[in-house]
Amino acid sequence: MVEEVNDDRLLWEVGLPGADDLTPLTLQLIPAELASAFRISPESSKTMTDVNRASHNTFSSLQRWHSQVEDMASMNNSNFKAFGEERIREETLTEKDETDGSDPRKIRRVESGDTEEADSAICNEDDSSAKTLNKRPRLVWTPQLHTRFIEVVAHLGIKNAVPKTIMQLMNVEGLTRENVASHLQKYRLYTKRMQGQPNEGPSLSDHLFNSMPAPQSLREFGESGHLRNTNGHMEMPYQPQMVAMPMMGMANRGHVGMPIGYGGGEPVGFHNQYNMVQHREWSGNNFGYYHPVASNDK
DNA sequence: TTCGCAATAT
DNA sequence: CATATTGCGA
Repeated sequence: MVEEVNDDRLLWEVGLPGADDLTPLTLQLIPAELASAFRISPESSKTMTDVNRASHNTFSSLQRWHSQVEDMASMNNSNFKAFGEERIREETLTEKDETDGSDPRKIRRVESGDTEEADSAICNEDDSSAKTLNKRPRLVWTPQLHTRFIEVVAHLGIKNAVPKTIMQLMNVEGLTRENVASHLQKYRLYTKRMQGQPNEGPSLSDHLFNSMPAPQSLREFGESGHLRNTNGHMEMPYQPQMVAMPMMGMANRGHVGMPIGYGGGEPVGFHNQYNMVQHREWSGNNFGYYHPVASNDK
């Protein structure tokens, strides 16, 4: 069956597995006998071209979204950023320097003709009431994203960890200040609550936070805003640039997280429902790790 | 202008 | 539930 997904169910995912890590769509997932046994329509198997076509549709949808965002952004400033080279795919190796400060703002946009679109479920319009407003899909704070967030927050002291800065340092394409502000707010509530009752039972509610390494360095950190490690080097060892990519909303409720058992000082628990579609061979990407960075915080 | 926060909204 | 938005006083 196909799971229904309502429009704003679009999620964002980061570090999607590479093509090699995915089960080829050209593969027949259900054995013929089994299929017929359950009266499942024979569904012609996809050919490489089918897949490619679908892929293109999906992709162009994404680009459409991006360009909407981008040209809206350019309206706001003088310098254009050549964005012809979308690195939505694996070319995520872009080594970028965040000090450029020329971040085009991500703004919503009024759109005229919502092109038919393909099966991509991306703008499952039915913009009944949504008017012509294109809403940015809700950001999903995957463990990867959250980790980045934590890293950055840990490096800036509490003093400098403000939405704007955090957002810049995280250097995640598409991430807005609001996204960060919202998350930060929640994060603060969480940490506050944790200090109050450091011992409380594991509130299953705090999935994300509960499952991350403690940002144990949330302490003070004066310094004139410059980050230095022990060598006195300026550094920003974070992943060069992740791309927050809108993920088709294949609702993935269903699975629960692992035990969270906790009570001590260090959070343990782990992966929660954030890891979409049950493919375990998901580890293929490097975004999954917690990259302990020398903290210049002290 | 941005932050921080609570109250809402979706 | 997790996020987004909004309103307001710093």
